[in-house]
Amino acid sequence: MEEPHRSGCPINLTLEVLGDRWSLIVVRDMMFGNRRHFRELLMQNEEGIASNILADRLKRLLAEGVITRADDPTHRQKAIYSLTEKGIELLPVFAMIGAWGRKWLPVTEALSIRAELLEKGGPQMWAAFMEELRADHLGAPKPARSVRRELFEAYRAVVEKQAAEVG
Amino acid sequence: MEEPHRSGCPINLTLEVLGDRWSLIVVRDMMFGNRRHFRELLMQNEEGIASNILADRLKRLLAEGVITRADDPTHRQKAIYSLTEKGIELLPVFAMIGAWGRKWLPVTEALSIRAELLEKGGPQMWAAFMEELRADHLGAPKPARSVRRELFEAYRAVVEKQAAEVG
DNA sequence: TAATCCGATTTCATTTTGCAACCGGTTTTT
DNA sequence: AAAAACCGGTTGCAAAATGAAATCGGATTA
Repeated sequence: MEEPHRSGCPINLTLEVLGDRWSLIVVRDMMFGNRRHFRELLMQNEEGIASNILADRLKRLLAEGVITRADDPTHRQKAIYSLTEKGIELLPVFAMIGAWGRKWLPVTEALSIRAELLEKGGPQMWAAFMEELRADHLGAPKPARSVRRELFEAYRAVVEKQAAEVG
Repeated sequence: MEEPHRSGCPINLTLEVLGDRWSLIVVRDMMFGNRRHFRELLMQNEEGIASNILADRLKRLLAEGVITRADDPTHRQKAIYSLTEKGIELLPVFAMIGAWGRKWLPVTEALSIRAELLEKGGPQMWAAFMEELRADHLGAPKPARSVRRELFEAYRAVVEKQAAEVG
């Protein structure tokens, strides 16, 4: 028997699940970067997450029902991580955090263009993105619009513009 | 010389500032509970924050510009903590986190009624609350509507209803 | 057959957390 | 005037979390 929770406040309970420096980073990479395998999450992570931390966070997110884990049929050793509906519905939280960070913290242009689009797109764009995530992660029908592609293309455009400026 | 940031991503930078189990709890208590003094934040905190943790978080939030600290003219030893505009604009983040936590985590009715009202009130209610916070913390003119009172009265009603049920 | 890739685990040093006791000074109560 | 309560913290210490680097046994690819 251990104490279950510090309090029944929704803010507190959310912090108990996601209140650390890495959990939301992992979910972000799955959601916006479409990383589905351990190695992808490890090697392509912008902040340099360590493998033991990643393993621990995946385990926790799994236990909390934010993600699921399945065997990859194409590779006996590969695991595919997917967002649950609970995880997908973190999108509005990301949108708000992204908007706040973009306004108040020293973000870089390339890494904040997605947050800018998501803020300007509003709840309608969030809903479209969540539909897409349900298709990718939960097997729902694929919507025509791909918000993920829109976000990625905008990111790529910034990166290319900056490469041209330097080179 | 130390590495300044893990990356320029707005999500990451926000987590570097607020990504732990206590920082947002402190801001929440200032914002929704109107706690302005160290002892209030310490003694009335629902989750039982320790005094050294509270002191550390206040110091960090101060350094990050989320709150300010001033002497209390009525008591030579008292300090008054206030939210900055940067802190006040965390309200939409709280609204979204609260909505997510309320939907997916084992919240209690009393401690989640505020989140429910804030979710149903939408951006218009958030704006009204932020105006009130600017009055209380930044000396802006006092608006007629008091969202804080609305939230507190709803909370009190739930507590009283439950006391009646038990007694 | 050799190299690479797979999701982790292990080891160990450092940092953070949490609890409890305590501090010097101020204000209030008796 | 003396005692009690209150003020914003600090200190000491044990336990837990974090982070970097090396490593693991098995699976797949070249």
